[in-house]
Amino acid sequence: MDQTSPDMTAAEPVERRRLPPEERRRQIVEGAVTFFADVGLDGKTRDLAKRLGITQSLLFNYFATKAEIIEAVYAHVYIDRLSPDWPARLTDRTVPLRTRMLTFYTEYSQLIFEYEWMRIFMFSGLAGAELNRRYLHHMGSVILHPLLEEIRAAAPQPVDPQMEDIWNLHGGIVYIGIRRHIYQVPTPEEPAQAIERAVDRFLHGYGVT
Amino acid sequence: MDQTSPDMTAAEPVERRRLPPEERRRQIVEGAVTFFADVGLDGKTRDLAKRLGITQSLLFNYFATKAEIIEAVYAHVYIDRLSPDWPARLTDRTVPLRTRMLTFYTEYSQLIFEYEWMRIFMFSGLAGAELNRRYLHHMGSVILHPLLEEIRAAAPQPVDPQMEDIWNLHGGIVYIGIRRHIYQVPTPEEPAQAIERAVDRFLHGYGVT
DNA sequence: AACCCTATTGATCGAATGATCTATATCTTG
DNA sequence: CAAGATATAGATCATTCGATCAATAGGGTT
Repeated sequence: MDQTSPDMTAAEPVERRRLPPEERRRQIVEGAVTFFADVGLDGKTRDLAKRLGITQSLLFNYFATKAEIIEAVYAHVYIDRLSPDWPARLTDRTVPLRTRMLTFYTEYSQLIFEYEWMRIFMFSGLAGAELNRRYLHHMGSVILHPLLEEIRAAAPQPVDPQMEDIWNLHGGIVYIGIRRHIYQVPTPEEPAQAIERAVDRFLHGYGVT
Repeated sequence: MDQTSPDMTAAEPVERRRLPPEERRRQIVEGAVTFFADVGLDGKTRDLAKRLGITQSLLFNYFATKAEIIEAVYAHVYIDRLSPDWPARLTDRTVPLRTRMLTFYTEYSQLIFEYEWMRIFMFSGLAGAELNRRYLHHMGSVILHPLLEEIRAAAPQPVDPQMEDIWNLHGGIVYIGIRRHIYQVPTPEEPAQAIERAVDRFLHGYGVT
């Protein structure tokens, strides 16, 4: 089928040999991120090496196995990219809930609408990786569930939001990134407005202004 | 990485040899659908054959190439599965808009929440297949854009819904299937209630009851 | 029951794959 | 500037891949 051609462009044009190991390793990981984001986790080590302008055997001087490269890719893409103060800021009731949600989703969308992030997350999800389950569980318990309580607290009359309602809001926003980077159809280049309307519509459903 | 083990269960336990070609071909295609849905479009023909209980070479008696098998998989999963009367029923103003939308998404979700449908659609999307762009374009022009007009018509006061708003509704619902079949996290087994709440919240935003 | 058509198998090919190993050449150090 | 350390390249191995082809055997027909 029409797999994306792996050798479209060598990322680094002219390659200086004999880099210090630290730097070479970093270069490999960063190249591997975009490479595997492009072609999937079944991408071939020879194609990765070609894109990096190095030999395939050199890869195995820095990583014992291909799976180890992919581990490094996961780490580079996902570790420490969830801002640790989001939970606190989302529950800071000195700020209007609408403002909190908008700033959160504005920042969060900058993360997940990134090409590499979205595609590698989807590839690993399809491969059945535990990573995705952990991530979504974390998202639910640390972000979305607190958000549910905030909605309950901010509503003028008693409301009974469900976690599925929050997931619906969340999924509607994430879906913009899926359309853009997975299905590769046109989307608003700046999703801020769509996000704002989605959040407003959502909050309006609970009487929150 | 932890690719799903390809040879977990042979789908057909005892295999009668020498099937009529029609039937064998059908069996191969149906087996290929679940096989490629499980392991991805890079699944190996030997593993597919093993799951079917036939030899790998037999596959190439019915399909000239592996890509041809995948073409047949696409055809079997996507052709004629969009109900052709959805557009008409969605715009039938003798029926309340809420009812129209609920019946549509109830039926539509039965399609897209299917394991094979969701996963193969995602695999092909990541592979850059034209299929997905065509499908989403079709969905936008035949379903979602008419739906936008229906909302405008049903609203008691003038409203200005955007296509992105409709995509947001749509994506929020589709995301249930993505969580279930791609990320493989728990979701409500019966999404009807979540869908109903999402549609109601959406319509409420435009003053439609 | 014998025959023949052909669905199916088993062996195999050439290319591609992840990984290994030795030779080379570059940078640093004294 | 010489020499040692080591980052890198090139050749190669054992598998595995999609695909081919001749040999085999199932089952309908007479």
